[in-house]
Amino acid sequence: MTADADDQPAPRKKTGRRPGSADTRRTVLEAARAEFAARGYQKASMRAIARAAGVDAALLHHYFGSKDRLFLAALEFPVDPQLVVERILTGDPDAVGERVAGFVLALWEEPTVRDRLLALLRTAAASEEVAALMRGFMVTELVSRVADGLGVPQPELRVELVMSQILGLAMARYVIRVEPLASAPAEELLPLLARAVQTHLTAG
Amino acid sequence: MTADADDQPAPRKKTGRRPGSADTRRTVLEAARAEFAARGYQKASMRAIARAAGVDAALLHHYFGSKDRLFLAALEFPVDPQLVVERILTGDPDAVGERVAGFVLALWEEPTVRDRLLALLRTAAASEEVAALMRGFMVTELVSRVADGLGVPQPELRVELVMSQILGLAMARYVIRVEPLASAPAEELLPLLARAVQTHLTAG
DNA sequence: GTCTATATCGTGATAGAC
DNA sequence: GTCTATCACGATATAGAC
Repeated sequence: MTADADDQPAPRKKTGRRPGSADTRRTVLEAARAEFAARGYQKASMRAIARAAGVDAALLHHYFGSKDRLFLAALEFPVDPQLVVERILTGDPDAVGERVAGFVLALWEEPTVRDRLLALLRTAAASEEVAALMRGFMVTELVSRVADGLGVPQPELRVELVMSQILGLAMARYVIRVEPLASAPAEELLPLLARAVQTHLTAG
Repeated sequence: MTADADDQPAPRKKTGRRPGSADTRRTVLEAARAEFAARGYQKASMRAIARAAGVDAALLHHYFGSKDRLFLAALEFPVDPQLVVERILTGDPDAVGERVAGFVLALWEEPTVRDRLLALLRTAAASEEVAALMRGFMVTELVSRVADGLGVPQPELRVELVMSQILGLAMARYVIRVEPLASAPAEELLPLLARAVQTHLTAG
């Protein structure tokens, strides 16, 4: 769920003409991420992804076999949740909300990560299978680990309320795009999100 | 956006055999709500709705003309937002979070309302048009009205953070269905949601 | 490797018989 | 009013030429 299985280790030019040669795979994956992020799994068509990548639609099947497999390949999670959880739990307990908010907001500022998360979010809303994937990831990778490190009652419920706040922020800011929230800089949101997270996790 | 345009005022039997006679319209709308709620606009098919309602697919077009119009008919918002906002803003300012949480949780407990909101949420995640509808509704019906009644700095941002918490709670509880949040009774969530809302709206 | 052409399917919508 | 039959379209996926 973490490693990237790319072929060419050397980072070659990523934009420009595509002279029938190599590293189209990376280009296809980027185009796929953008399409899946913008439209969700179902509305994103293989043809449109191929068009955006500047290649033929049949190539996508040649590389990835099916639309499902391309979706999974485009979504490889770019961070190790275990490390993140450890880094968030160590330090002043009164600043855990700030660490969570800082990490989350920084994550969503990264364009390619944002695309992956948006694709996941949009698709989970419409697909029971992807929703189940997300549910499993949340509970085994996040909830159980964070809940163990908190010394409060009902830790699972608290962690899930934090996740719900984060999910909803993503929905309102990046999917619904309601103003002024959508255009507010991350630094302005950080203390507000941090306070909400801290309240959920450690308040009375 | 509020009134219901049903024909037969007499509430006849709503389940049972369908002997080719009347009030199929209501049955179709209920089936449509369930399908749109479960799958979102795009994945819900007219044929599946017709099958669930026990009628022919052509009848749906005969009644509603198009899938869009059926979707809109199935979504008629069941409450008057202006009244809700007024009721929430009157009273002890320190209990506004509790009033918001109580109203929201009660709303989602109502099965037919839940279906409408789920259909809206699922579809907004995948459709830019529906997302724009939701954005417009939020800002003109909710944000502007509530923000005027608060005596705090950055009232719009605060209200939108509250909406994001509510959106995310719906996502986590009803779409992702992560436990224990999904099965927690509303009474257990009420104080937790109320505290978060209150913090967003009135904290330092 | 890359493309053209096509098979197969499910969709929304319509026409028209009864 | 309700059904059968069908149209037009766009999708994924595949076969096969170059």
